[in-house]
Amino acid sequence: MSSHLQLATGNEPGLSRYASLAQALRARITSGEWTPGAALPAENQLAQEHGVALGTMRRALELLVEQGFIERIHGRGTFVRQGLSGATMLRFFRFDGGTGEVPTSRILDRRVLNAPPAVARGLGLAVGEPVLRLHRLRLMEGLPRLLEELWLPHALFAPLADDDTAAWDDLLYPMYARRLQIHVHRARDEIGFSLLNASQAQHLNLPPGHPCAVVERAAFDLTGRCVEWRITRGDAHAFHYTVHIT
Amino acid sequence: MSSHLQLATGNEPGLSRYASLAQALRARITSGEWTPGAALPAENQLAQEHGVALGTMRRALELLVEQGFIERIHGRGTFVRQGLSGATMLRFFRFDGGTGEVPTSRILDRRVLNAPPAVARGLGLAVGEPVLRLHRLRLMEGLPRLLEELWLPHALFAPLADDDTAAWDDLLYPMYARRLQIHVHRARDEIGFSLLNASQAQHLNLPPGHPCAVVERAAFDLTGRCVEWRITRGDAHAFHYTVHIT
DNA sequence: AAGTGGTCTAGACCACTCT
DNA sequence: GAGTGGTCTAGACCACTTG
Repeated sequence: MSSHLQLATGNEPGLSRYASLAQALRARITSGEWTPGAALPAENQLAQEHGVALGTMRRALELLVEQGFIERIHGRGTFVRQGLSGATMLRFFRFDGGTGEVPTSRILDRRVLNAPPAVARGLGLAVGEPVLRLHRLRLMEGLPRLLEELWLPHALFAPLADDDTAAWDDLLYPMYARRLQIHVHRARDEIGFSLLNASQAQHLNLPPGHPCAVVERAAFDLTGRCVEWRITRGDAHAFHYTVHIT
Repeated sequence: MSSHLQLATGNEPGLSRYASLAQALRARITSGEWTPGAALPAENQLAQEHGVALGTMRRALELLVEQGFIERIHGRGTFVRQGLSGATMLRFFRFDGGTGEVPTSRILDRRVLNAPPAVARGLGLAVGEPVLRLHRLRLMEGLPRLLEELWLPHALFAPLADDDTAAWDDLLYPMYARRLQIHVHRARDEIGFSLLNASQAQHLNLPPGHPCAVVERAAFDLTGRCVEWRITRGDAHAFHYTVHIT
């Protein structure tokens, strides 16, 4: 009776027990068994279900917390994470006056197009698949500050192709979640620099050729699928960002 | 015999046992008892010394790993972390040609000055204290790419005020560690955009008024003391940086 | 072979939240 | 008070590194 389990490798090859447990739980989340906002079973029940000690299950859940899949609240429970918190573009820009408040949003253009190669690559679609393209201006205290170009897979965002854009929220991600059950879980922002062309400059009330910061964002849902591809431009002189290295 | 210890609060008020253990160990590191590169005692010995269970001590050590103070290597031991790994300025710039290699460094100017207010604030010194100011050009494949202005507390860096700068290393942090036992443990980089003045432009072979990315760095040692304040400028069109949000 | 950190267990008790 | 996650313990065994 010396052994029947308890190897560093559990059921998976080359993975610790808690790592493969985390993998299994992650699959139950991405498969939709537990949806964003929903509670997972209590840790001791999960441990019992999987036939592991409580400590091992806690290790697995810790991993999922690190990876941003779940959130644990002392006394309340364990929940699938809802959405991104700190994804605002304003953490890249500092405009005098408007501090803190949400910029108002104006949709300048909306159309359904066939995905050009660069966009298709970004969104993980085939070239030519239908996509929804938005041009959007964001204003603070009435002044135009950020100009955005967004590309969305039409298959997922069809309801946004026909309605009244004036009624849209100023923040898109909460609207995606509310109206389409699309939860942005992770994003990658690539920061670069460029000069405004004539049209961009006009929208931002700046002279053509004015330097601008460019943020290219790819946003992903829980399953790792890219759900939005966005380019944001704003006055380079308003750009600032702080990185901590350890 | 129901109790004599084992409260969530150990010896410190409002802190868990492992958190106050971590605090105590951190103090032994920052006080210099264990210096960068040195090995800590084995975890079971530490646990015994502090009269806690092994698991509790492991929790404390995990915290110190997260905070960047120590590094644990399976089978070898636990060590005070040496220096920063990913602090290179090149993670902010992409120049064609030179990929990966370390830029060569040329000291353009070196002098001892009295700290102006802005620098004194950055370095945590009193206004007027002596500081070493460097102007430094960094080249890749013979082309000037980055222009830097560095401010160092003279009290710590005196040996660098008189020697032959041509013999300096291309990378400063390893040189600080080797020659002065100053280990950069943490840094804060603030990114912005600006325009080159005439002198800066000349050094970088760019026209005056050309847009540039500006990185202001404050670098700290283990004790949290600011040991270097630096401004780096490079062609804005070569700037790029990627941020992941979760 | 000895010493190190990493994994896993089984169980007790504490702290927080909700009803 | 019942249910949740958080802390702590004591001990076994595994995996990696070095002599």
